[in-house]
This record gives sequence, structure tokens and C-alpha cells, in this order.
Amino acid sequence: MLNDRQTKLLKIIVEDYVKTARPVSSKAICDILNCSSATIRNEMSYLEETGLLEKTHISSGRVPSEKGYRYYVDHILEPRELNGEDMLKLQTIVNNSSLMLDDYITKSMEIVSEMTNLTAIVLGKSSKDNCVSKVEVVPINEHNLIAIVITDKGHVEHKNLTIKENVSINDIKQTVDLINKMIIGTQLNEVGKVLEYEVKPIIAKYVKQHEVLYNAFYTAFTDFAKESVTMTGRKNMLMQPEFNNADKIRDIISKFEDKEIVDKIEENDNGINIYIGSETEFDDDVTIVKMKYEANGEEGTIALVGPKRMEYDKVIALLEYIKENMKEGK
Amino acid sequence: MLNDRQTKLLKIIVEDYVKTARPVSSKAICDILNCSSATIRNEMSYLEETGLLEKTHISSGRVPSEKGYRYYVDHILEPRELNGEDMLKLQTIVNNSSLMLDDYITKSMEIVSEMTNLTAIVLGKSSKDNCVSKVEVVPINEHNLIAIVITDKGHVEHKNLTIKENVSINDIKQTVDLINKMIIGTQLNEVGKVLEYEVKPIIAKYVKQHEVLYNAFYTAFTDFAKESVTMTGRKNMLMQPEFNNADKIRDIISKFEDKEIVDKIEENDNGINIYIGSETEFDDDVTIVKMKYEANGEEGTIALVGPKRMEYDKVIALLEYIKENMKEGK
DNA sequence: TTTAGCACTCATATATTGACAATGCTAACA
DNA sequence: TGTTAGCATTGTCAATATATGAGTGCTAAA
Repeated sequence: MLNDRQTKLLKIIVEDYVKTARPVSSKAICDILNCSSATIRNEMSYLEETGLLEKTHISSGRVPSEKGYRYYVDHILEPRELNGEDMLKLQTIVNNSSLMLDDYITKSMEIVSEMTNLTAIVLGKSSKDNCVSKVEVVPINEHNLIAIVITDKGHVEHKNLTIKENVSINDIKQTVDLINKMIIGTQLNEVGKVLEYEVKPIIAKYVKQHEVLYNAFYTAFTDFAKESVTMTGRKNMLMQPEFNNADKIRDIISKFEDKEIVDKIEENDNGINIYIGSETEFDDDVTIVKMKYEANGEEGTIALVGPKRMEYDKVIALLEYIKENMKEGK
Repeated sequence: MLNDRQTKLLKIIVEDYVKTARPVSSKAICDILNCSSATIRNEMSYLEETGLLEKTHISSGRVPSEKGYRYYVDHILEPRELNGEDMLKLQTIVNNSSLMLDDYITKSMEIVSEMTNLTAIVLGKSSKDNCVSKVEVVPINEHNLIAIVITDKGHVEHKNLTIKENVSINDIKQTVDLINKMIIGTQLNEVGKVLEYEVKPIIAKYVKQHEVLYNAFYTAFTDFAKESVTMTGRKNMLMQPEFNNADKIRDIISKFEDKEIVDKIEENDNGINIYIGSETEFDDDVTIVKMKYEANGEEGTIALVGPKRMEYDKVIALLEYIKENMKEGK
């Protein structure tokens, strides 16, 4: 455990480094803590032994280590009110009452990304556990149909179906009716099974072109559980000095394009979770701050990605502000 | 105009540089053209005078200039058949008959991006001139509705509407019926006007909560004309040596995130258009190859973005292959 | 018109240097 | 026992020097 002065020292170093991106020297601190630089150095070297600080080279100033940030986030960080200026910027969106939840979130995160120079990620809806509440099929022309599925939580998915062979409108209608009967109330990610084991045997009996129809609907429905991801402000984040080398940027851009890695961001408990450096799947210099939300029956995850060296208190305040304001009747 | 040997020389230099990314020396060429390096140098310096070649520094080999690439593309480039291996990779997608046009294009472009190390952009549908063919409204709960619009060309757009005040189901039904009557057949980008000047006055007379309803529908419909953009393989492109400096990558990533610039890619004539270096809005090292397509009544633009130093013949062959195969009954 | 030969130029890589910014350590001090 | 002054030490950074090699331009001869 750290004593009072050590805690203060760590706090100062983290916050100074976050601001300036330069290693913090003992000399710079002695004014603030009212003691000589030598004393600071003694304390610094203790914090280094503990693994909370690091040097970039033997005679450099100190920089918070991953463990240092973690300690700062867990024990030192004080909750902070959003400052007036930032609040004002978000207010226009909060007050725009015609905005649906999704748009409110996306737009807020766009602004937050600009304010913080972090990449904002909005992970859609996790509609896997939505239940089908209505299926509708609209014919476009001879060979093309549109299947529309609406879930109980208000998500809509649609897909165009192409049916090469000639299939009678009646057969289509029968199939849709059957599907409507059998899969309403089913969770989206269960629909595939129900189609295969319950619907298929029945339409095989009663519908002529059953195979063509079954295949078309099967692929349509099993595609539905997909998630949506939006990402804004990659550029903002990449301007940070920790990413001023081409290979690092390439690596991070690649990871952003990797569906697997981005999808994993979703797994988390409620509230705000912070993953620092090696705790992320991105890069040792990266921190991910993510928050699950649930409002209006919809749920999803929003996340901010950026350098470890970020303004944790501000980021938390912003996310909480977004969450607060989505409760109030969006 | 270039003589035969000069044309050959330019062709060799372009193609060699495309392959190796290194300035081409006179010595490397003399074997191919059966003459000494000094002769080649004479010809090279002529091509440099003409502005078709450049040196990276005074004693370096030659590199095609922007004008050189342009000349190559306009006069030297020979149409090339897709090689068997590449064709095979695309075949699986072409043969997947359950794929709709949109998915066929997106998936093909993903593969093309990997094969060429270029960024693939699919610019959606330009559905502005689609006509509304059906409007449907599905209630989710007291305050939320889903409006679904289907166009004659088979696009589906949907939007959640929130209606804060209490509005009777009957009023909603009346409004929807009216909308259905009045806007079917209207182009998507005209719907706003029709709503304002034709629908609004009528519902103002007959529907109680007309303002709330009108506003909800108005914002819903006017949002519909939006376009979709998908982009894959940024990472592939950024691995190219011309982008091995952090600032250049940042700049290009920024441009990719700039809606204005990306949208502009759409403006082009039919066929394949090639924009080299300063002709693009991206960077002097960048080339954009884009192609408008029209099939099934849908139209859109696909584009490949990468370094000027790209395999133009291969890229063209790939795009043409995609276009060919979308005609055959997707 | 082509070519061999040579001087020249520049990129790239590596080493050298001095100024500077911090540190660690030690010994003295309160 | 905790704090501090002073100094040697160690590294970064930027500027400068040095060597090497690849490739050119030019000239004179074939």
C-alpha cells in the first residue's frame, strides 16, 4: 500500500504524463510537493520498485507503468463532473427529442470521440436474444422477395431472397404462414434450428417447391443474428504520439478491421469497465473503456479506444453522462 | 508520341516498378531490350524530358511519373484475362446462387481487396431515385413504432419512431393509410415534399394528434435517402511501402473517414474510370479505379483504392469479371 | 546509332561528438 | 530517521563526419 505522499506523487505523475506525453522529472514535481528533487527521486525509485512507474531509459524521467495506470484507476481516480463546455456540446444531442436511441448514441459518441481524441465504437444491440414477433414477405418481382423480420424489442432486419426456379405465389404464401406460426416467439439465434427441425419437415409435405424455398429462408434467417458495429474517430486516436510509427498504426488499423477482436469488446459486466494495455487485445499502449447500456429494452455496448495515456476521469464522466441521459425518456 | 522502343521501355519500367517498388536501373533492362545500359540511359533521359519518368534522386534509377502511369494506362495497357487462380477464388461467390446482388458485390470486393492489397469501397445503391412501393407501420409498444418502407427496386429501409404523447392507434392507422395512398410511386427524395405539401394539410384536418405524427414520419422519411458505404481492406493497402510513414497513413485514414471525400467517388460515367495521383482527392501516391454498375435495376459504384503503383491490368480484369458475372442473373 | 569507360552524385548505413536532461548515490544535515 | 546538496554517471538527441554502393551523364570511339 502506498502512503499519502506516494499516492500524491503517482497521481501527479499520471496526470502530468497524460497531459504532456513526456516523462515526468523529479525536478518538475518538487515545487508541487514542497520538497527537494532528491526526495522525490527517492520516492520515485520506491514506486519503480513496486512496479508502478517506469523509465524510458536509464536517465529519463518517470512514466506510469501499466500497473501504475491500473492502480491510478482503481485507487486514486476521483469521479469528476463533466465540465460545462463539454456538457454544452453534448446537450444539443440530448435535447434533440426526435432522435431515436441508436442515433442519440451514435451522435453522442461521435462528439465524444472528437473531444477526447479517442476512437468511439458502438456495438449494436446484441439482438441474439431478441424474439421474432413478426415475419413478412413482400414480393418485388418474379424472382425476388423481401423477407422482413421484426423482433419484440423493435429491431428490424430484412433480406432480399432470390428464388431462381418458378415458385407459385401460393407456395410462398403457405410457407410464410407456416413460418409465421412456428417461429414467432423464438429467439433470433434459435430460428435456424426451428426452421430445420420443425418447419422443414412440414413444408416438405405440403409445399411443392419446398427445397428452394427452404434454402432461401434458411440463409435469410440465419444471417439475421449479425451485429452492427460503428466506429468513428480512428483518425483522432492515431494522431496521438504513442502511435507515431507506421507499423504500430498498421497493426491497430488491422485489429480494428478484425471482426473477431472488435466483437470481443462486447463481453463485459454492467457499468464501466476499463482494460489497460495487455488487458486489451489491441496493443500494450492501448486502453479500452467500455460501458454496457440498457434502455428502452435495447441493450448494447459503447466503447472508447485510445492510448493508455488518456484522461480517465473525463472519459468516465462522459460515458456516464451519456448513460444518464439515455434513461430520461429516449 | 513515343517510338516502339520507348513504348516498350516505359512498359517495362512501369511493370517492373509495380512489381518491385524499386527504381528501375538501366542495367536491369538491357538484357530484355538487347542493348547496352548506355543506350537505355539515353532513351530514359528522353522519357524523362517528356515527363513520363522521374528519378527519386540524381543518381537513382527511374520511376514512372504520374504522367507516365497515365500514358501507360491510356496507351500501353493491354486488356488481360483474369488468371485461373484468381478466377477460382471468385468463382465460389459467383456460383453461390443464394447471394443477392448486394452481398455478391460486397463479398467479391472483399476477396479482390485481399488479392490485390487494395482498399475496396462499395458505394451503395444511390436509392434516391427509387420509388416508394409500400409503407408499413408496426407498433412495438405504446410509444414506439417501426416504419418500414419498401421501394420498387427492392430496397427496404426502416426506422423506429418514438411518439412521446399519447396517440390513438386509430389516428396512427389513418395516417399510415393516407401516407400509403399519397406517396406510393413517389421517388424517395421527393417524399419529403409530398408529405409537407399534400399529406400534412389533410391529416391536419382529420387526425387529432397530427403534429406529433407528422413530425415523426417526416424525420423518418427524409432520413431514408441516405447512402451506404462499405470499405474493406484498408489494412492491405496501408502495408504497401509508399505508405510506410505514420503521417501519410494518418492522412489517408482521415480521408477515408471523411464522408465528403468518399462520397465523391461515386460521380463518374459508366465503365471503368481511373484516377491517378493528383487526380484523386486522396494523395499524390494514390490511384482510384472505379466502376459504376447497373444490374437488376439497382445501381452503384465499386472502387479500388491503392498506391499509384498498382497492377492496373489485373485490377481492370477483376472489376470486369465482377461486372460480367453480375449480369448473369443475380 | 550504339557502346565502353570513367567521373560524379546521392542514398544509406555507421560512427563520433557535444550538449543536455535526468538519475543514483553518498555524505552531511535537521 | 527522513531530507537534502552535490557530483559522477548514463542515456537521448541532433549535428557532423566517413565509407560504400548503386546508378547516372558524358565523352570518345566503334
